[in-house]
Amino acid sequence: MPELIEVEAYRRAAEGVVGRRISRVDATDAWYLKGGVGPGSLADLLMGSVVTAARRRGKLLMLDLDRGEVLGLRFGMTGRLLTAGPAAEQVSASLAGGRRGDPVGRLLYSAGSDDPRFVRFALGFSDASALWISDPRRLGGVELGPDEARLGPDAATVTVDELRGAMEGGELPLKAALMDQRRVAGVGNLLCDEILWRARLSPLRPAGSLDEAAVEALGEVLTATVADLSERGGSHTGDLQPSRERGGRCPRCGAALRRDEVGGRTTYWCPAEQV
DNA sequence: ATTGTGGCCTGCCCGC
DNA sequence: TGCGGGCAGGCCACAA
Repeated sequence: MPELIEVEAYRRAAEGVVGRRISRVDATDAWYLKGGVGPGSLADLLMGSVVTAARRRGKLLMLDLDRGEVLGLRFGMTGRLLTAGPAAEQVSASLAGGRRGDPVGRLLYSAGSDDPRFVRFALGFSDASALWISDPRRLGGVELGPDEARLGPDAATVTVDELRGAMEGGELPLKAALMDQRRVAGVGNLLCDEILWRARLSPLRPAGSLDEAAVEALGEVLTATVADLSERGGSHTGDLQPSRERGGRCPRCGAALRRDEVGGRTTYWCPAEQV
């Protein structure tokens, strides 16, 4: 996915439909609907509702509806939120240089997602604006009443106290802890490698081994990195990113980067600096 | 209970 | 040039 940074851009795009009434629901891809709700019943529930807020927690985007329901949108690795009509005007106004209706621009690993056959879910509104998810790999999903309590504090605003709690857990590798959405919500693979590289912390190190000073330092790097990469324009704009390939070298010290699998994800890190 | 694996899909890039 | 395998920003349901 889209990590927290991209989903935040989607959230801003979705603010364009706040106050609009849903007049069309295209949820024909039953596989994309999670939580046991079917296409027909979901359409019945949503039709006529007004979106009252667009919220985000981690990588989960939520549309609050005036009848009390919450519509949760997840994007997997290749999902994108697109908008058209009055909503798109607001998006292009708020994101300089962004293409109309496309808040993030070309997404890594998701080329070709403009293809209409990749549209997995769409909402139409009474003012003729629209919002839809394009997701070639179908890794995302739409859910009614997502369980927000299963997500930890948002990584963009996590406090040191919260992070200290999230890092409890003995031998669990630091990277696995940071990417566990129940502990901290929003950190994906690229962002995680960048944060640990900036913090000079090994991804393999047990999360529980961080002392108070290390937790504080990690918290500062974490929030600063999210802010920095948000400003640059995405999770893939980190300083480590160009070196995240076989044979890559540390941008700071030039040491050969290690490529390991940690927490089930490919991890690049500098064995000379990250301890 | 935790940890590992497969699955969902498409597209790109590499090596043969 | 063509083709096949590996790999990709996520996360869920299973099995062990």
